Amino acid sequence: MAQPQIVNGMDDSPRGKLLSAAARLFRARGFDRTTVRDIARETGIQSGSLFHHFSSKEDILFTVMMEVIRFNTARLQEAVQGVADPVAQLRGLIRAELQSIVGDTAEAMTVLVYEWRCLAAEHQEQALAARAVYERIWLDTLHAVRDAGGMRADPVIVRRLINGMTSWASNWFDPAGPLDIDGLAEQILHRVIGEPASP
Amino acid sequence: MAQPQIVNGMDDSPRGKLLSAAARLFRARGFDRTTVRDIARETGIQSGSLFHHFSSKEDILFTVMMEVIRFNTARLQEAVQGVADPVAQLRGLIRAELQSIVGDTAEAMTVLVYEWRCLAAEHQEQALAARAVYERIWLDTLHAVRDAGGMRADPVIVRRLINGMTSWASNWFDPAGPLDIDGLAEQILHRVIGEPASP
Amino acid sequence: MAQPQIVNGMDDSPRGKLLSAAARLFRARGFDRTTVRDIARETGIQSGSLFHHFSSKEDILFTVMMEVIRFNTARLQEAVQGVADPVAQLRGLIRAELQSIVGDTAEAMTVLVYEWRCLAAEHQEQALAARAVYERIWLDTLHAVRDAGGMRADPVIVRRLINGMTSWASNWFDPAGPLDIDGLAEQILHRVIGEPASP
Amino acid sequence: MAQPQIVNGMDDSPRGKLLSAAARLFRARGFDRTTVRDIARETGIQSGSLFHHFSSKEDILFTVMMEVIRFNTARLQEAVQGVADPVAQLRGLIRAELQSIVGDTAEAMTVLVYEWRCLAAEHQEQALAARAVYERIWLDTLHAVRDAGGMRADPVIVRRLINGMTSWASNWFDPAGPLDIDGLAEQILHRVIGEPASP
DNA sequence: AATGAATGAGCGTTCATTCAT
DNA sequence: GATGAATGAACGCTCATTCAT
Repeated sequence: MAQPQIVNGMDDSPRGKLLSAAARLFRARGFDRTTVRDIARETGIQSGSLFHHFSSKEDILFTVMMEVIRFNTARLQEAVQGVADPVAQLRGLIRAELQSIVGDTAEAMTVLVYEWRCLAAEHQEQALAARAVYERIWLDTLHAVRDAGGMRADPVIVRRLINGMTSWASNWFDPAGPLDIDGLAEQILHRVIGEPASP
Repeated sequence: MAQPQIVNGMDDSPRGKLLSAAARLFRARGFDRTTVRDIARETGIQSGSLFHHFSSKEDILFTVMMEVIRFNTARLQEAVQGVADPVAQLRGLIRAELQSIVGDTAEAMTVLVYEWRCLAAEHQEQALAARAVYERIWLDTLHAVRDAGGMRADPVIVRRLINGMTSWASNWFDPAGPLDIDGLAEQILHRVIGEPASP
Repeated sequence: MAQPQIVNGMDDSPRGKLLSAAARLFRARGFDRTTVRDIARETGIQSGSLFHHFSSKEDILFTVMMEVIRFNTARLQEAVQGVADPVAQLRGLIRAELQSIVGDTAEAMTVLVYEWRCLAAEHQEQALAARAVYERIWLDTLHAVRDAGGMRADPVIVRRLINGMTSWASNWFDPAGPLDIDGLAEQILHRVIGEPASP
Repeated sequence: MAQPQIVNGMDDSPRGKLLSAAARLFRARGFDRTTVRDIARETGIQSGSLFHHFSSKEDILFTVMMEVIRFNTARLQEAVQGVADPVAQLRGLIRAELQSIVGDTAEAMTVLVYEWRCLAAEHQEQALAARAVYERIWLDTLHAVRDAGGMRADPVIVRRLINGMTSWASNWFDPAGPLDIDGLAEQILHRVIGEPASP
């Protein structure tokens, strides 16, 4: 049922297992309804041992969020690297973001959206700074698409609409359903650059 | 700062004041981080008295959600009633949903999305049933738009993409900014039926 | 075994019973080794109920200390009021302080000395300010004794020596032993003004 | 700032450094508020290694106390050895005890007084037995003073009053202040044998 | 001897809920 | 209806101690 977590820090070490279990539980129950005993039990350790790896429950949340932001920023960068055509870049970004949200990092990404306010204020700031790098990539590509005549709308607004479409997919998208991630990406792309003329 | 709550049940009665305060607090802090004492204090009663009006804290959440679903379903119905043109209907629905999400019922709508998992299972079922009526209106209109040739995509998918765009607006839309609700609605409409040829 | 606590706030109310029990336990085991469950059990309430009366365990300690400081300051004032002879005043002060330390407020006074560092910094400040009133009375009387020729030593030093003698009594004085409080007071007085010529 | 610890066992060995650090920390924070990790960190070892030197945290406390009792008993013996005049002996004892309490062994002596109840019962017994040797020296000298006509009061009571005056000095005496240890010793001596006639 | 991850009982505190008044 | 003291289970977290390496 759970997607395997492929984020770098979530390996087989106790710390990695803790992060994976936490991401899964935070998503399933929410941060506040997940107890440190739950996380420890899932990881096969005692609750006190958890605090050898993280200074607090909130620190686990912060680490999950930072890891997933960094991992997906790297994925975004790979998606545009070496791609010349702005529309092809945009397609790559949409696919990458969907992959984040409904694919391999689905749990951590959902946590990022839904448990944001459980982060301490100073951690919010740090996460926001990391997130800004991610958004920069999007805006650069969207500007390129517009400059190339692929769309007329304001890139900032368009980014937000795309973000809504991709984020919301976590609420309904079924990877086992008839529509796969690339198909959904194409649908979203059409909302931005219009549908191609029918065959 | 807080939007006035105009949902029917949120009137000047103790019960109504309790619901308004709860919606505001649930949005600001989350359900789990809002205590019944917080809600009672904001309403000017003692925490014990709250249980004369609601059987539990979760019951307050459920009531907030049901009220906002019903209120906005009625708003949706008004938006399509007597409108013949499917595209005009769709514009009305988008405006109505945006009004729900970033306008007068913003708090309760945000709670509906973010605190869903705090609902007891049987309450989730009831709320889902009420929500189905709401979604029926959307799908009927989207089918009409497609049948009239206004778009080619699958209405079910399109509805989900629209829902994402409108819901996400709660995270960024600023009613005091340069873009008003109708302007944003137009942007979203263009994602569905394409942009008009430029002037 | 336990001395009855006669400090004003330590009455039959839940709050008063809590303070008495806390003073007794803090003395017997120390603040850190006394749990809130211990205090609650002794008072016949549940541990959670304790926090309706005090905001924290440390708040109980602070309250015990402030009550005993104020109570014994009042006792000191009574001891000198209307007494003209400085030596008689001094005798009254010594008796009063001994009464505090080994008599009716023995537990709270011992706690005041031994658990001082368990007070939060801002509470230490407040307690110190209250204590200053107490010490003022002592110094006024000791100055009077010196000015009247009753002793030659520095009143500040003498006060500290007396304070040591009285405080230390909590470690050895047995009210059931051959020496009563007044007898001990006389011994201490002689350390200050010298022993009378033998009969 | 910290006085150098000169007690025999507190040398440069890991064990000695552990004892010194423990004495300092126990005084500064109290036994219960000092963690074995604190002690280990100050000594430059890991917390687990501490248990190669002491069987428990309480064992460290016990060792600190026993070392300081033995060290200061030896100092007391030196102070009276070869001194014929009982008053001179008494002066030596007072100076020696003050040196213990506010001088080179200040930290361990304060711990001895304030953390007594943190000792296990059987360790209290052993420490009490060692302390009895110390007190014997005091009583022998005080009896000699009385027999020589230097005072009239009961030696047992006088010892307790002196003990109070010296112990309490840890709360106020400032070695950098105008009064030095010998000056304070003289003040205490005068409380016992009376002040000399003024010049 | 030294390490440091792991333990697990126990801590102070919170808070939805109850109920006598 | 309203009160507010009381409940008690559950929480995040601490820390002396153990032990495989």
